Amino acid sequence: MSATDIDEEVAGLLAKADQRYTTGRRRLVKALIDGGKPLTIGQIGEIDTTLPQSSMYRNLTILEEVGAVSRIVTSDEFARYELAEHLTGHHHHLICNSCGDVADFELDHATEETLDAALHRVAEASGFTISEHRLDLLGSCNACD
Amino acid sequence: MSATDIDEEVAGLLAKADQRYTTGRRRLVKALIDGGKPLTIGQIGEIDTTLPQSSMYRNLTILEEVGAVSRIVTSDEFARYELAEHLTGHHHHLICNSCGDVADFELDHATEETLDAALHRVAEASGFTISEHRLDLLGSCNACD
DNA sequence: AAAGTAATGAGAATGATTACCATAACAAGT
DNA sequence: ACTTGTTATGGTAATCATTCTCATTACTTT
Repeated sequence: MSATDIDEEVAGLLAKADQRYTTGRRRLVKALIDGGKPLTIGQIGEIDTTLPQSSMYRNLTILEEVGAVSRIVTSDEFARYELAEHLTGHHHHLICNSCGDVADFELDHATEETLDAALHRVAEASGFTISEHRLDLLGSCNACD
Repeated sequence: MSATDIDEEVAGLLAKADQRYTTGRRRLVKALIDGGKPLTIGQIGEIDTTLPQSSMYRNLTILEEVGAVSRIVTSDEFARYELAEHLTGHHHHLICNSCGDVADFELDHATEETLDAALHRVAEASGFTISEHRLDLLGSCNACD
């Protein structure tokens, strides 16, 4: 999905929730696209230095409520934000235990399906209603080891 | 693994790190065993009302450093603690989006192996060194839907 | 252009977690 | 048992990411 497509998609999501697609929100989305991986508030602030912290927090929350962004918590003290999966495709995360950096990866189709089937069996058996699954790989990234 | 076995195992881990297995730490481990699922500081405090908050935090951190406990962060504002996987066996989490509760589940062997193989391929391809993987199911628990 | 509504941003408030530190418990040697 | 040195405890204060507040600014619509 191109940057323009994403932009339109986000615009639609905001509109549906009676929210404006303001300059600050556009810049936020752009930063997330450019970043290409889940970013902390600090990292977003480095990419776009015009964004005030309080506005970043507020608008990321709104973008999350609207379904355009998802907030991910790893193990360190910072939350990270990335575009929602329906904009970027289903994927998972490589989380580096030493520098905290997070990168995306995808699983091959076959494995993803096997996994999904197994998860549905588990959910069925325990009366749990699945909304999504989350798979992370923890370890040490290229730069760190 | 029985409660006594776990206790001995934890004792060994602490000893190896020149740490004492004090009463407070024993009570903490007991609470985690009794809880049977990842617990927040608040929940541990309810199970064992003699444990002061600051000691819970400090000792859980030590137990984590020693490898007896693992700290898990979901999406809500509270961290949760459970016994490390080598004491309880490899497992995953059902995370309820409405009440925040976390339960354990296991994947069948075959799926787990398929997954593991796929993850190693991914790690190989990206120069990432795996230390572990983490799989969560998000949705709504029995009690909530 | 005016009026009404929503968004902004600087700073204050919140709250889970951590750090401090005086006291208590423990271990080893005498 | 008694010192002495060392580690653990627990109440309280400090930290810091995140959230809230609110006066100002930017839209939108009539």
